[in-house]
Amino acid sequence: MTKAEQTKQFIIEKSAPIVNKKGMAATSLTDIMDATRLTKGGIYGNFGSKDDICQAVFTHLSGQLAALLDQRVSKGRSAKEKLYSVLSFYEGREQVEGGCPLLNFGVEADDTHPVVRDMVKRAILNAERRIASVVQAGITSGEVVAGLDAEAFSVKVVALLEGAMLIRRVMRDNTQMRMVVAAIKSEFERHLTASPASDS
Amino acid sequence: MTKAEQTKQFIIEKSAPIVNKKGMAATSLTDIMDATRLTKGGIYGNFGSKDDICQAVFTHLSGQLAALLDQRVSKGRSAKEKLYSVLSFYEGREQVEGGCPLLNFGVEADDTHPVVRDMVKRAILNAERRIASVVQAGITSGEVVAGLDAEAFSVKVVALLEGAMLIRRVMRDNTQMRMVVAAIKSEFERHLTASPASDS
DNA sequence: ACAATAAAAGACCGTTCGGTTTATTTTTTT
DNA sequence: AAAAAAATAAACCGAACGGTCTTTTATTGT
Repeated sequence: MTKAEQTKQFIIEKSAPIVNKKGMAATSLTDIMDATRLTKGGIYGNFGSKDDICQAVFTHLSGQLAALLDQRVSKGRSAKEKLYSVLSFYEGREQVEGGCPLLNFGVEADDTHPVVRDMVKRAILNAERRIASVVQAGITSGEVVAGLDAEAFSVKVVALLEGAMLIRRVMRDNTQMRMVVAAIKSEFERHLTASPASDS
Repeated sequence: MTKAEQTKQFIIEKSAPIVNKKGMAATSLTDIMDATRLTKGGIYGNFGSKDDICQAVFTHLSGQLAALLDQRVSKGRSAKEKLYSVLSFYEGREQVEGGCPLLNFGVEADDTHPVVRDMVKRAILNAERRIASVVQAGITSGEVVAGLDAEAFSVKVVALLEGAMLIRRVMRDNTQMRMVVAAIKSEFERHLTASPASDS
C-alpha cells in the first residue's frame, strides 16, 4: 500500500465516527483536520472535496458493517444459529461508533444527496438479502417450514432493527431493542420444523 | 392572536418542511429568509436564535403528527378500526413533508442536541402509548385476547413503522411499507377474539 | 547518495454563516 | 389622530466555511 493510499485510509477511518455522528453537512473540514492532525493541503491532496470524503466514509462504514454481519452469518451452523448470531450483534451495545450508518446517512441523504441515497439503498437491499438467504437456506434444508416467506420476513427484520436502533439512540436505553429482538426470535421459532436434531 | 404570534407561527410553518428535509444544522438563515420572504430583523425579532426556530419547528411537526394520529384513533369504533386507521395513515403516501419528524430529528439530534433528543424521546413514547392504549382498550372490551402484550406490541409497531419510513424514503418506493403494514395487521388479527360482531 | 517525484504544510481566496444594531415602518393603544 | 409599542428592513460584524495554490518536506527508485 502506497503512502497516499495509507493516508487516504487514515483520513477515512479518523473521519468516519465524526461524519456518522454529526452528519455529512454538519461535519466541517476543521473537524476532519482536527481528527487527522492534517492540514487542508494534506487532505485535499488525497480527496477532491469534502463530499468525496463523506462518500468514502459511508463506503467504509457500510463495508465494515457488512463484513461483521457476514462473519456472524458464517459462524452459525444452522439457519437459527446464523439468524440469532446476527440478532445478538444488534442486541449488543452498539457496533459502529455513532450508530447505524444506514440510518444516519439514509435520513440525511434522502432529500439532499441522491448519490449517497443510492448507496444507502443498495446497502439496505444487501442487508435484507443477507437475512432472506439465511431463511431460504433454512427452508431448503428443511430446518424452516416453507410457510415462512423469506422476503417478507427479511423486510420486517430490517425495518424492526432500524427502528429499534433509532429508538435506542434517542432513548439511550436498549430495553426496546431487546424486546424487538425477542419478538423476531419468537416469530422465527414459530416457523421451525419440529425436527429432532435441534439444539438449545 | 397578536401580530407577533401570527408572524411567529408563519415563520414556523414556512420553515418546517425545510428543516424537516435538510436538517437543523444544514438549514441556514438564508433558507428561512427565502421561505418566509422576511429579512433577518423580522426573524430575529420573533426568535432568539436559529436553534429556537428549529425547536419550535419540531414541536409544531410532532404536534401536528400527534393530532392527525389522535384523529385517526378517535375515528375508529373498535380497536381494530382504530389501529387500521392509524396504519392506513402510514401506508398512504407521506403525511408530513420531508418524512417522519421523529426519524429526521431523532437521527440528527441523538449525538448533537440533547434538548431536541429529549423532545423526540417524549414524542416516541407518546406514539407507543397511543398504540398501546388502543390495544389495551381492545383487551378490556373483550375484542382482543389478553394474550397480546399491549406494550410489546406497540414497541414493535412503532419500530416497524419508523424502519419502514426510512426504507420508503431511501427507496422512494412504498412496497416495503405495505408489506410491513400487512404484517402488523396479520399479527393483530391473530389476537382477535372470535366474537360474532366483527365487521369487514 | 542523490535526483525525481510524491505528499503535506500553510497562507490565502471569496463566500456564507449566525447574529447584532440602528433606522424605519407598521400596529396597537389611548 | 397622537403617542407608544411592536415589527420589519437593511447595513454590518467577526468567524467559519469549502476550496486553491505555492512552498516546503518526505518518500521513493536508482
